[in-house]
Amino acid sequence: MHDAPRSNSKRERRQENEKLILAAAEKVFSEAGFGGATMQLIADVAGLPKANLHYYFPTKESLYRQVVQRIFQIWLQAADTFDKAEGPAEGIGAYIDAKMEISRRHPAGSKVWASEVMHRAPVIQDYLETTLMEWTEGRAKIIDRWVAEERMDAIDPNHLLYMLWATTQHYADFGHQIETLNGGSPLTDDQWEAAKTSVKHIILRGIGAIK
Amino acid sequence: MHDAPRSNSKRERRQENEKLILAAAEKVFSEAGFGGATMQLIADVAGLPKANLHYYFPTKESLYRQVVQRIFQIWLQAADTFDKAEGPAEGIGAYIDAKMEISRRHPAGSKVWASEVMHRAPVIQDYLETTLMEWTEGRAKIIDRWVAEERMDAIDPNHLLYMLWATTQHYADFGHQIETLNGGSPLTDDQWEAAKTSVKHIILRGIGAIK
DNA sequence: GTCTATACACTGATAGAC
DNA sequence: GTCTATCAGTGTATAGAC
Repeated sequence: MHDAPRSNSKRERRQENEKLILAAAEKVFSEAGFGGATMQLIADVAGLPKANLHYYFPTKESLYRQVVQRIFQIWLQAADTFDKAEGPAEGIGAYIDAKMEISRRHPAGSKVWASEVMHRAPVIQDYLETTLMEWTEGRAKIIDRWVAEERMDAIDPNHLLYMLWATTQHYADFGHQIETLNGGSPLTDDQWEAAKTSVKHIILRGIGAIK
Repeated sequence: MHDAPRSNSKRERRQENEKLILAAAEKVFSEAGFGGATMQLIADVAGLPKANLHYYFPTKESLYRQVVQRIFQIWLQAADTFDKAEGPAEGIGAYIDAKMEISRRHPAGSKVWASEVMHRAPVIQDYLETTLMEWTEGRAKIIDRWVAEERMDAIDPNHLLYMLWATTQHYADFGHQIETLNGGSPLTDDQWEAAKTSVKHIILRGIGAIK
């Protein structure tokens, strides 16, 4: 499996192993939950002895915390589309596209985040109260401005944001249910496009950003 | 705590205890996940010795399975509004109201379901493939008929249903995040009404069911 | 830095007195 | 039916050889 030629530099070796462990951990945490995941299984998936995990990450929780942080960063980057946009149709449309693409490419990360929040965010509550709170308030102001400029209906910004998060992340978090209802097959490229189109149509039309 | 006068009948006693255990289990499973939940903690919450749980429910998994089934039944009942409705605005509007109310009253149940599906439904996959599949196909036909009758836009029924589930259940599954962004307080009655209004406005207008 | 062996705590489940 | 005591198995984490 992992017999590609490895770098000799200690620093690079460390980075490689950490990346390997984080990828394995994201997968295992997403499939089994924090409590159900075991360091042994993560080690097996990463192709390393269990003790090495404790060398790179002192505890199970510290490893978990880094996994959650990574996803949060990815989502924050998708927010750029929001700020640069000239109006709601463009900005929110691009945000939906970006979040849907993340659901498709990083479903495991999305699940880990969902699980963490569902369990009352025991590990990343500080992020919710600081970074996420500030981000949300900033985006709410933009939406309020669009409303004031009569470029969309008078919608409560927070409930609109919740709907955007809920709808896009549903395709990752409940991907297994969607796959089952799709006859047991993952969504094809065309079906993903149809999903994006449906979501954008309903929401952009629903807030009065397009006709 | 649980010192209310107990019925003497064995059958009633059994029902009482099972109900007590199921309520405690729903709470603990929702807060800790299947792997993180312990029979000891469920017993403590229920106010019973741990061994009694194994008397009523032979294994941890059998107890968990019953918890998941209960939530599923509650959701199925909310579907009645869909069938009896005369058109999309009425039917889908009532469905949103019903699902939002369930999110408010049974957040723990919703979380247990979400967690189960996120982990690829190891315990209730059969339900997804039979009951849920049939339910979805039936509702999709109703939506297709409404589209054919030009009472709403030509929306893909499945993606519309996913959006309905995602949006309404988000208020239960991500309730902690919403509470945090609400300044640490649970949504008030008025805020719940505002949530319902926003969701109905966006979706009903988004699918062209109202002006 | 890596890995084997192991310490120590805890979990699900059960036996058996009441 | 109820509950105490306990077992066998597994989990996280670490000590120490290499």
